[in-house]
Amino acid sequence: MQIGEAARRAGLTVKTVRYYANIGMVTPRQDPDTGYRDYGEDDVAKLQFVGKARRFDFSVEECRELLGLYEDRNRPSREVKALTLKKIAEIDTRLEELRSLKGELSGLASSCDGDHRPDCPILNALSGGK
Amino acid sequence: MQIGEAARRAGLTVKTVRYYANIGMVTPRQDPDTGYRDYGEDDVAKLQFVGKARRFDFSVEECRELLGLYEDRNRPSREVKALTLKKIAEIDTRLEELRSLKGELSGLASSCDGDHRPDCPILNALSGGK
DNA sequence: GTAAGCCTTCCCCCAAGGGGAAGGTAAAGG
DNA sequence: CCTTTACCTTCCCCTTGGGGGAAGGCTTAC
Repeated sequence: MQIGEAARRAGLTVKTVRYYANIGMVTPRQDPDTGYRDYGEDDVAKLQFVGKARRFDFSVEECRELLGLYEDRNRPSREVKALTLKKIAEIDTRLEELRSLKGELSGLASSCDGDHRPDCPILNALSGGK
Repeated sequence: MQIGEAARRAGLTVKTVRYYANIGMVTPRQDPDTGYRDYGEDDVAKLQFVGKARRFDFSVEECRELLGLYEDRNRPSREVKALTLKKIAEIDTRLEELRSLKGELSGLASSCDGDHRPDCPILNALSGGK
């Protein structure tokens, strides 16, 4: 099938699918007459796989790795789990950062009257010390 | 003072300080002889301000806005508070996304044995349905 | 004949700088 | 006086994950 339909079936944009072809992640056949990319069912499955992994915040490189594991019918599930646990750890780190940030900003916001007067503890905090 | 010392005092890299000068956020005088940027105490204060706001996850454009409010001695504190609350809301949204993501990934990870065998529920989930 | 709807490659754009080349300048040491 | 060292300058390419759009080619439908 052509790229447009493959993209629709995978829930991705044509640009994205073409990008994945360019970086060698999902490489369809090429019609020698038209030069059009020609996607098969297996390609669509890979596109869906990658799309879903991306939604799980795996980077494109990680998707490539997962795809490799997905293709290898003999790999130990250990490797996949390790990648997943690493991603969870990254998410945890980011969660902590954001929670801390939110705490500080909330403290500042609640100390600021937020009225018409110019005095603002938020700006004072930003300009103060380190 | 020269850019190196200004950067050190603001806790930023020289590259970053030069970047802020290029985009017109913190614009020092220029020594007509050497062509070197010449930072004053007020510039360093602005750099520190921006650096701190960046650490609070404000984008460069938001920093520019905050800096404008910081410079305007008459602006109502309401505006600053509004910006801060908006940022907090963004952080909340991201926190929710990450929490949800973590939940799904954790579910997958715990269902995967993670041993030498090839069967892997994580990959099955990624390749399955939508 | 031409308009619609596909497809192709090619190039520039985003954030927020990092890395490094090529070249100018100033102060210290021998 | 010469050289090394440590600054500084501009310039250009690199990063992530594509988006936007130009210019051109094709088939199909009206």
